[in-house]
Amino acid sequence: LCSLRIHRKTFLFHFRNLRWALGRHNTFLCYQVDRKEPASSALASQVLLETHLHAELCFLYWLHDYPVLFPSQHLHITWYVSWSPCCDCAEQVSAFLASHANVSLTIYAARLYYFWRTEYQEGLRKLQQEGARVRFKHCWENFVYPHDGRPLRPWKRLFNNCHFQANKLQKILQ
DNA sequence: ATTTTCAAT
Ligand SMILES: [Zn+2]
Repeated sequence: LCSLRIHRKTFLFHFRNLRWALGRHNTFLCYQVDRKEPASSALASQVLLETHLHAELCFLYWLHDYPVLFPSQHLHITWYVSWSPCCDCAEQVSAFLASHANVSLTIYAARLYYFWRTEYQEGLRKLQQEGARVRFKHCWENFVYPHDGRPLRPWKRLFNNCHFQANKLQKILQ
């Protein structure tokens, strides 16, 4: 399933960075692909929601088929994901990055997925080793409709939980 | 400090 934008209500449920994010049984992946730095005129930009395949792998298949990946040209990929990649996806994405030196990836996550499990932690370290950057940032401005040009009204503990996730990640990566 | 989360019923 894919679309160009994510509805406000869906965003507010799935990208809410709660510590106990009950019932988020899907992962949304909003991607943007640029030649250099992320710009307003991206080469491609879309929202993925997959039920059978994890969204990250779905992205890799998309990228494989989309005529944008050339060895001679740099490509910057930006993801906004509601859950950070699982250990299997992290492995596959790391392998992809390892074999494509011209591709860089920035992942903006709402929440870390199963961050207390060692194999998931290892996945995040592999991503880092292959140059992927994981940060915590929402996609309100670039992917959500309708937002009528207004900034996101922060929910309770948005900033606290951002720091919580960032601290967890820092401990995992060090 | 803890948690149950790309479900499994
Ligand atoms: Zn996965």
